[in-house]
Amino acid sequence: MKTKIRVLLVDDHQIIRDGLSNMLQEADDIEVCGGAADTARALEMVKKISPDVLITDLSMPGRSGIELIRSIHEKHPGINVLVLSMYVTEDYIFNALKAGAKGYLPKQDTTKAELLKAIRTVARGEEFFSDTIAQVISKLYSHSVKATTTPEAIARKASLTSRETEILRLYTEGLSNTEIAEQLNISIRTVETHKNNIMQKYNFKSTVDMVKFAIRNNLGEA
Amino acid sequence: MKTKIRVLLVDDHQIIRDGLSNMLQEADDIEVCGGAADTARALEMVKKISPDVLITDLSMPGRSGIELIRSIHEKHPGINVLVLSMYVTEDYIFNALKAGAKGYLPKQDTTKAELLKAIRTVARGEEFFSDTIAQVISKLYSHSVKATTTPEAIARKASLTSRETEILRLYTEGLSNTEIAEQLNISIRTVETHKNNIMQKYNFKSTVDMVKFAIRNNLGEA
DNA sequence: ATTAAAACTAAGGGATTTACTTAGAGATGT
DNA sequence: ACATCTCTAAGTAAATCCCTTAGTTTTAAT
Repeated sequence: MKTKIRVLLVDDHQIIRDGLSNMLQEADDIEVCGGAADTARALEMVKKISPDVLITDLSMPGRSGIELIRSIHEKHPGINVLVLSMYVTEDYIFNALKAGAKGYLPKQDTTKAELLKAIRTVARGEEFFSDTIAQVISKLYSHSVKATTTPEAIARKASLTSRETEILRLYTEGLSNTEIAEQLNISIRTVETHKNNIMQKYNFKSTVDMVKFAIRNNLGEA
Repeated sequence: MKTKIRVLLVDDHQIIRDGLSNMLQEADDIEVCGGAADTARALEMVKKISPDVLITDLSMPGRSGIELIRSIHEKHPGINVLVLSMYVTEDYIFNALKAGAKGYLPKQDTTKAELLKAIRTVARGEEFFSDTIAQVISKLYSHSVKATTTPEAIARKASLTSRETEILRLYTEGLSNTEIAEQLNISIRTVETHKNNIMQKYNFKSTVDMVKFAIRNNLGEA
């Protein structure tokens, strides 16, 4: 193997980037060509050094990892994205895949060997998922098959409008209905309606559930 | 230096343990003598191998890292605990110190060099804090100086009672006042009182703030 | 052992907010 | 042009908040 696989590491924790970097140095077919702590920096570096594989976390300051993946996928389709996240929930995995990620590994139980394998696999443009993730994905699929409505309908139903997203974000800030209404210059009742619609779309049974969901999906800070 | 500093790594992410382990191998005065993914395992290993330094994350499944630190500090006072956390908020730092941590490093901007320095420092029984953390700590102190009450009073004021913690956890589950009251077999008014006390202790301006705090402090799942 | 201080319990009562339903106006699309 | 989606909003009943007061029990201290 002549040319090494050039990897860019994106994670907001320096110590994790350093750790991974160290780890990957031992593989002689892989070369870490850079690291970034946030989405903006990552995009800059991608333009400059154009890596083969981008390994990224999902939860980061500023725009989320999902946005990063989407940008990369649109502007640099040749770069294969491998997600290394602490979250193994449906939302995260589903959104990462939808955004164009080629692989997904949990931080929890990914070994060095598995990481190397994953890098090599996605570098070839193939997909790689750990067992845990594969299980979640298959569950996602079986869900949409079982449902009476079409997958599109589910997607539509479960995706929020821009106004709803905006309001949801304000909820995660800890604002009350009244405060949100003031900020958006609309009636409290309208805010309430939007909230109800959000709750129904996702079958939340409480505001707290809604906020937790928003935090998991990077619509708000924990 | 004859005997190496024996380090036990506690973090629920295998890939991070591996990364740190790799990194520390390069220091010839430090030896990683084990790793654990949760509090229970960590305590087992501490008994068995009795390390010099325990490096731990704070957010972990099951009992929190804070509890781990407290146990170590009580049962094995000779073992110096170094916290490596993604959180740099007052609550976290304060509670870690109160539990007996000797050092605190943020995952965000800790370099390899700094980590090594921190390990060597706490191994001598001294304290080590990164600049960021030191700032937060000094702010904590200045706060308590300004306040009319004593530092102890503040500490007392800011720490929740077991009942309050229990109720806070139920809030993060998305339960309503009524549901919490039913589950604990107490009056709704009592639940309300506890909640008010929690909100006052931390000056939360909304339930959402309270729940976010609880999630940050691992009292509930995000 | 006596006292003081927290912790847990609970209620009153008015102000405010939220839950749930129903509904109209404007934009979008097919 | 017809259905659908989105954003808007109100009525009413139920829930929660806010602030205060207060009894009982547990815990810590002198």
